[in-house]
Amino acid sequence: MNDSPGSVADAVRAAIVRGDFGPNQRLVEADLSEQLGASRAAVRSALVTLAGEGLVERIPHRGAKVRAVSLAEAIEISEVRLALESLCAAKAAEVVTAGQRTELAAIGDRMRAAVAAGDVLGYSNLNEELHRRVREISGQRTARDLLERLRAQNVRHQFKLAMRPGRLAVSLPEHLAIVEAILAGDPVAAEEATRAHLRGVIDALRATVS
Amino acid sequence: MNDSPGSVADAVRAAIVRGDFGPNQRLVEADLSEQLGASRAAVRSALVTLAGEGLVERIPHRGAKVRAVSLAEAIEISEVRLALESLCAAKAAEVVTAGQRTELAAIGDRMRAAVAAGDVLGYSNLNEELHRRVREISGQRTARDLLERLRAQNVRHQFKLAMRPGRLAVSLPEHLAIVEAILAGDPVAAEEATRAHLRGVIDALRATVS
DNA sequence: CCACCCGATATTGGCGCCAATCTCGCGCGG
DNA sequence: CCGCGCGAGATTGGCGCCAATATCGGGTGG
Repeated sequence: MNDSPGSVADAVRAAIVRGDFGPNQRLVEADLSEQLGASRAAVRSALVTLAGEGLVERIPHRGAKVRAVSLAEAIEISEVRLALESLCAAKAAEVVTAGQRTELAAIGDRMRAAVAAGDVLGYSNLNEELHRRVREISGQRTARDLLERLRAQNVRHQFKLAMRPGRLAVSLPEHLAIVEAILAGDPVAAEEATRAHLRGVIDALRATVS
Repeated sequence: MNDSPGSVADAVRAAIVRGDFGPNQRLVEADLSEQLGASRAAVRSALVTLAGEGLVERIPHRGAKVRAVSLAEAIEISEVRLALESLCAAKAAEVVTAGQRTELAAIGDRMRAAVAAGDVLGYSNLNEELHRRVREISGQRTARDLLERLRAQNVRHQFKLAMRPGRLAVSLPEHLAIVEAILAGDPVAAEEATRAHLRGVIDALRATVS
């Protein structure tokens, strides 16, 4: 009722990212219309938007379903993330302010604490928070928007990866290296640390094949 | 009449890229509906799609207009292109087939001929064709789709850049270096040649400020 | 017994109307 | 003469209905 236009897209996107709607699940316009209390036209518009974001697939006269991203596609997405996040990290290292430095350092500390406590879920959230803050600090709006879309497509694989035993111990030092390089205001180190981190992610995804 | 669903988006996109619709031009749903012979709902859906692609801006209750991308945004887009096209070039060098090699070599030859003849327009088309083929050969669908969207946003700046006197002489050897590296099957050389080329593009865009 | 065809059902796509909202211009008052 | 408020026009947003199409099931014939 109090929905502003476009909020249906947000609601459905959140539901997909949250996992309420699983891969390949059909999204019937009438059902969503009732669940969200929105008109069918609004739902349709939202589905068009989400199709453009790569979160749902729409087949003419056959309806929409949430897109199931394959492992190969997850690797592709991670390759693009490597290229774009390293760019953002380098830019962030150049323009980071004092306040942002303390913020990043705090995230690093909380990551250490989460790993020490074995808090996988908390670490996963911090992981997302760190990457998001780096994107925002970089000021590269184009890259930021694209990366946010790719992240939404990849959350499921990302989450499965975080659940793998021993993953935290590998991931933590990589993230700390990124934080340290940005704190030092060293663009090339930040870029290389980010590249190394995402190479690790890609290798871990590849290892899933075997 | 014989429009398949989604073709309205293609028609409007083509019109924007072609320049029939200029930056900041208002896109009134009723007018487009009549021009294209499509229903207003179809036009609306197309505008939502194009808004997702960053080609038009939609403000609630205030209509849609074609997005005017600023010079700063054009530089951002080119930075992202640098990151993604270098990735595609490296991958293309790894998987290029014999048939694709001859095709790329032919494009290189035609570029040389166009520069020799002073054919700026023909060179601009070959430029687009070369970049597109490299993206396609790479097999990186995610990067390819993103790059195609970015290209559509940037055609105006790209075209203005191509018109600058002396630009061809600078651009040609950079493109030939990319072709040569891919023909040689050398991923790191292809990546570096592409980076160098797009650094040149970015520098040329920056020079527009002065 | 199996394969094919055909009809019932569910779902999307399209169209017209009406309400909500914004923009622009006119008139009023200071 | 200028600023402000208000109303008319234009445009988008939403809703209900109907047609077009795909899917699934049963029935029939070989």
